[in-house]
Amino acid sequence: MSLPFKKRVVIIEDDQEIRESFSLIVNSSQRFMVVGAYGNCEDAIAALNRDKPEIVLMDIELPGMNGIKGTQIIRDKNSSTEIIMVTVYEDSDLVFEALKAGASGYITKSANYTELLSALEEIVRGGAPMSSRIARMVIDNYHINPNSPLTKRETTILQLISEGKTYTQISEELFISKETAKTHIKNIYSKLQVNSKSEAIAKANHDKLI
Amino acid sequence: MSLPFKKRVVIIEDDQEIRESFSLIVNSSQRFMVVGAYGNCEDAIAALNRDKPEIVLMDIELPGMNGIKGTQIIRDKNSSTEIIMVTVYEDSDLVFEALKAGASGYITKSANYTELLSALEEIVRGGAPMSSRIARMVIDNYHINPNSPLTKRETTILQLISEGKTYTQISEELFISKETAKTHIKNIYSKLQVNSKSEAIAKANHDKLI
DNA sequence: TTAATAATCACCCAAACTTCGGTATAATTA
DNA sequence: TAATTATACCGAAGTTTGGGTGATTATTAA
Repeated sequence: MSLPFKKRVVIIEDDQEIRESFSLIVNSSQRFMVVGAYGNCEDAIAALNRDKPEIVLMDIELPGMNGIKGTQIIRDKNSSTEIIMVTVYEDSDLVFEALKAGASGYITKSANYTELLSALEEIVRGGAPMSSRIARMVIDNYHINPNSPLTKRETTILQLISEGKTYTQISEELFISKETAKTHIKNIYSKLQVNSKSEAIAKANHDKLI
Repeated sequence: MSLPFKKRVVIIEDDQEIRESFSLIVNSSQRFMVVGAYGNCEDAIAALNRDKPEIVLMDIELPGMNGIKGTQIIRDKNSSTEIIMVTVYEDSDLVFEALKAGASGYITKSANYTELLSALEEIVRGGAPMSSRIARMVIDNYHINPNSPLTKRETTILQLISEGKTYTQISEELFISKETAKTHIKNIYSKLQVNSKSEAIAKANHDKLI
């Protein structure tokens, strides 16, 4: 445990009490130091070149720019900065938005001393700290819907459509005529209630059919 | 901690030594019991109605049917069965295949007494046990590529394409002419080296451009 | 500050592909 | 046996794509 430098941490959190409590906890550690604590993203982003944080603890709900947009901007400026979202809610859509924006961890505001520091340690170790519920939410998001209305053949064809294949390519790959492929696709569209390939792909991804 | 019944666990693992070692560990717990241990998926699936497992510990590399296909089939028969993959490799593609097939956890064969039991506990608690590396792999898989060759406008349009919108809908949504939308899309195709919407969506998803 | 580059917008035509609305038969499964 | 699934064909209407051309506004580099 002989780190020459402490990891630089920035906290972005509008609730002053939580901000100070988190600062105290982080600074109490041998391996981390708070180089900046802000009540909004705008100020934090303006100070980024000076602070040079390796890790950012980012609230999602913030006055002005929200934490998701802030995450995007910070990652855009320096993609090696690791961002941990700090939130009260474990709301599904927000989680995925934050992850897409570039967050690598997800903890709740109720995190205690140990939880906060072990999340930081986990990030340094190259992991992705998150609560049981978030982990499960993320994993479940990969699962394919077992209640698909499509037949096996239709699912195969939808898969090929999602890979960007044309009618001709699909028919060649499955050794069926182009007209048959067309029929299957018509049936897929009718079951999914869509009328184009890209709509079918959107629906398939949303409903986890492939 | 007064559970009236122990959770029913099935182990599918072709290495007899590991299978027996895992069985001993699971059976040593107050909360779990091994109701079946098999060297391949075929036998395990045939015994499913009798074993009625709540949790399956599944090896990926197996003689005959592999663990991913086995996961699909078991989940298909009873989607409330939780499956934990057990593997030597933390290979990227296999992880995602297993998750899509319906796995909810991912541990390595080197797992010791504590790791194995805490993975089982984590599953019961509704979580998703996985190693740091896997967690990070899964999270990174959500991140949008910051090195996109597309402009902001092109990315917006690609996003709309991926939602299944037509040229007309895109032009209306962005208050531009249909011809302009077309020009942007042509430029997107040329940058991504594709020639259709669905191919563009496939590439966008693969390269994490949206 | 100018020059160059990138981004955004707009239009035309022809070819290619997709979608819609039908019809119909074998094979498989419940 | 009835229902479902997978196969196959036709033609008309609609949408997308490819190959051009050109203008206006940022943005960046010299």
